Amino acid sequence: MNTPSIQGKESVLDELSLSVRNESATQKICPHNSNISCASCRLNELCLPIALNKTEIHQLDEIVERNRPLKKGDHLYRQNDEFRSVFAVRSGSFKSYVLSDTGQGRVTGFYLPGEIIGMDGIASKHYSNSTQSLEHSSICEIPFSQLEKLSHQLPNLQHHFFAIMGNEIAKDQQIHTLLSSYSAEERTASFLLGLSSRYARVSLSPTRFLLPMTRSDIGEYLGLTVETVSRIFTSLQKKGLIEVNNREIELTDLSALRAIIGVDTC
Amino acid sequence: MNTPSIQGKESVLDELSLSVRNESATQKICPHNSNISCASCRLNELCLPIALNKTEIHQLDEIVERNRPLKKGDHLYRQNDEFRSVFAVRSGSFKSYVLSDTGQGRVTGFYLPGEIIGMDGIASKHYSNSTQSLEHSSICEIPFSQLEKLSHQLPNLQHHFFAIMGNEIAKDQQIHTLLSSYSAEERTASFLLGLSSRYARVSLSPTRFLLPMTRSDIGEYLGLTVETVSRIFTSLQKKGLIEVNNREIELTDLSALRAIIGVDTC
DNA sequence: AGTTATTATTGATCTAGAATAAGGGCTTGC
DNA sequence: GCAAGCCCTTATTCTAGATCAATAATAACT
Repeated sequence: MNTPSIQGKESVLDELSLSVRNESATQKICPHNSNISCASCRLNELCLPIALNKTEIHQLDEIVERNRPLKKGDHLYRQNDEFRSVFAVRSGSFKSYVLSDTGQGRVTGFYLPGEIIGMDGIASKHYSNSTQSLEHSSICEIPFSQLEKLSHQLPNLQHHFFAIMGNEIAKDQQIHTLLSSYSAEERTASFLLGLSSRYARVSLSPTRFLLPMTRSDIGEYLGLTVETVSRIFTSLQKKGLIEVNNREIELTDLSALRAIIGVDTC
Repeated sequence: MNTPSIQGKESVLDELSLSVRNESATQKICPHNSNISCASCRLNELCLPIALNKTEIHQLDEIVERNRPLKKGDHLYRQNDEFRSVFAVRSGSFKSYVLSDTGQGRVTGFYLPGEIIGMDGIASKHYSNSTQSLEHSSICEIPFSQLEKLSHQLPNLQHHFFAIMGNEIAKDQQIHTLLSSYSAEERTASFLLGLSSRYARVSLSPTRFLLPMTRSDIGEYLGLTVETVSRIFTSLQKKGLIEVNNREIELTDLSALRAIIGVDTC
């Protein structure tokens, strides 16, 4: 490896590595520490409390259960578990996946701080996938029946939760298009740009971050094999669009990446 | 063609063709005729009014706009139009699609009677795709701001609309898995079985129906080319699992079709 | 009814990405 | 500190499905 390692568990964080180690960075924004209210959470402008006033946030706060942090690999819930709650990521990251008949999993989504997990279970009352922590993470659990009750009292919350679900639907349909007509390189570029803007949303660098997931996870998510993902990474690096070192990634030419997926770069 | 044509526009419908011509059949269930209330609509047990009592249905009825029927090819809305309403299919069928940069469209969804269209626009306030009628169809338009207001008054309606959106999310994630890991034959089998159960839902034959969409539409939806879809149809027919004549299709061996996608056939 | 445009089928070739194989670097646990 | 697993990369071969091409069948238009 020709750049200094930033993987050391207890390494002292300098300016550079701080901007890269997303887990630590999200800790700053929204600690694993459970003694935090929605009102004081740094994510409250992106998460469920958005558009709520102080009184309303307090009411939401009452129904949120702040569970103890999850270790890497811990499950939030498993496929077919009874649906009880949706979850807001406070720090860390998660992946959802289903097990195919052949035993191997297929990743259906990744979740970063401020994002909502578990809405696939609302209709059938059972989760349709399993969801697992990708690193040391913390979560806010929102019992759905109480969220419904509160939404009924707070039109703002109802409106916003409709919007969150609508957003999930729009996002899923974009992925549908991605998978049904884009090449491996286009899918990968789109994936990286998607992560970029999601990190930007939580005030992290949009051009330098650590991938919380394996190449295999990315492949399963994008309908590609590990080998192809690895090859595309190498090839994008050779073209000078990205810089990769294991999980560390830098997007060195955003507009060229956008050009790959056919977005006008103005 | 070696089976009697059932495509004749004004042909007198006999027992057989009645069960096959879905457009006409759905007319019986829920006519193009606009003078019908939710209370009397044959779809009210599957559509928005589900779980509402008589008074509540009447309230919903007040906000529903029953537009004049759409001809084949008519647009319900276009990509980037301002989001104002969601729509319930009363009869006929629709497809949603986005135009890729290369000009060719990619189909993101098909909608049959009793299904809800347009939820992708809720978050961004603009429709993220265009939606077009595939045949002579009729629609109920539900202005979203009024639906929100009414949902606030009727907990049942709020609950049910959360469920409808949750169902859309779960369905989209299933398609994600389908596209990222299934073969052309598996995708096609899954698509046919999906249509089958959706027709069954509106009391039409689950084994004999007319495809409202072209092979090309199916291909765009499943991430395949027209040629591949056509070849898979031919091959499934040779294996005796289906019987195809142009748009007319019969699923002659449901359990074998299920076996293709790895579902235990009990 | 006859013409044109769209839709569907079938065959022949080509290619993007899968599968297979194999080695090396990290991480984890004893 | 060493061993056992992962995880990632790279090279080689192979194949499912795309692309190209041509024709036939249907539907739509005048």
